[in-house]
Amino acid sequence: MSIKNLILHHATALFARKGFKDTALSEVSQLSGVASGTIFYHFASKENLLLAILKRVKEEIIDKFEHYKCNQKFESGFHAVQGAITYYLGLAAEMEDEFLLLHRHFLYQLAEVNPICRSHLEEIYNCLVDIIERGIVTGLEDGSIGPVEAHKTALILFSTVDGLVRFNTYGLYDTSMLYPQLVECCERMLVPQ
Amino acid sequence: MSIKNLILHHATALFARKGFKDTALSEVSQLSGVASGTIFYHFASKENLLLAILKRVKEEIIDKFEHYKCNQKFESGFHAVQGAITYYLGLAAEMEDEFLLLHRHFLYQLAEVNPICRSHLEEIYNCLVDIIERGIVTGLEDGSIGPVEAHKTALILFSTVDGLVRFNTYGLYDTSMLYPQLVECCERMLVPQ
DNA sequence: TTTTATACTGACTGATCAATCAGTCAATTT
DNA sequence: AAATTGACTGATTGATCAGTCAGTATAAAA
Repeated sequence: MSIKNLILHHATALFARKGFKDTALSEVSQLSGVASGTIFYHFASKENLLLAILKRVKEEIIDKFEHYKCNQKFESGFHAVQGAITYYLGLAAEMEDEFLLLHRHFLYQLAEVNPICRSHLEEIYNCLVDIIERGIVTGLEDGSIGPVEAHKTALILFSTVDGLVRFNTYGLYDTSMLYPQLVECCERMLVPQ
Repeated sequence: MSIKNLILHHATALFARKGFKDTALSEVSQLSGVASGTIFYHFASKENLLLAILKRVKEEIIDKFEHYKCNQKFESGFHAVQGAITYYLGLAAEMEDEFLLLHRHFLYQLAEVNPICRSHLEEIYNCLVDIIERGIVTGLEDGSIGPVEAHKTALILFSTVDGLVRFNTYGLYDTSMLYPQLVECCERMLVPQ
């Protein structure tokens, strides 16, 4: 791995687990096996390093979902929604640090004053909500989903799924045992009776 | 207001809006109109101030929900769940700083090493989930709610509601327009067909 | 060979901030 | 009146840390 990627990798883990302010760049440089100055040579500032990380996370998530969309065929819109939610839960487990980072407040504080940060975050969320919404629209057409407002329902579903993932990271409850229940709830919410 | 409460008040707002590490106690003392040493006279350390705030937030939330439980009578279990969710959304708007604080990661990091912090957080969440769960149990008895697992469904519902509140604080979407939709989703999820 | 550019180093600086503590002041107590 | 206590002050300290910069090493270009 290139030194730049090595720094990005370790900084992602530390920012996600310890927070932005609580992570000293000296920790990042030590873990990466480089001098502290190297970080500034590549990223100019701590904030810039965070933006580089976010850009990378965005590209990785969008890329994964692109591949997912291409390779999946579902028998109905409802099954597409179910598949998207399951895939999201799997991705959150696979990319633990990245999703933990996305649940940190400092990103949203930065987004208030930094349009680049804001647009990265919006792209990530739009991608995630969009997949659910597409499934719902398909379901409305093929009759596998009852009469609901596609976009709003997608946001609520996303909020539920993302809420469970975040709940897990809080370490108070283990919500992974709720995943089967989640699929049931989703079914009752969407499938016409 | 006593000086101790004044400090607690301003520290709550600053910790919630700016974060723990990003808030200098000099800001708190300035806003409160006291010398910086006064904070240490009353709270001994910054971490201790945070714990005092959390204790207070816990007591306030539990107290409010106690009053709510006493003064509400619902025609069915389902309506009780609906009422609890609506009340929660109202409370989150009324106690904006406190709920923002509860969505901050530093509390959960502290909870990992500090059992007092952990028990405060657990009491708060148990209180919130419990009200929903009680409604579901009542609904299962009176038939207003279909066959679901009470506790797990309560956790999922809570995750949805809390997810929407947190989504709002992120400032990317305005989720308040989703609240009516939320009630609908809740109805489809719970009411037997 | 000399020059230039690129990648990297690590000691240093200046700023910030939690925490300390000797001291002030007013209110009780003796 | 004198002594004691509790509430509060704010200058100071020591530690931490983002960011700087003069310097080194290596490789490619002239």
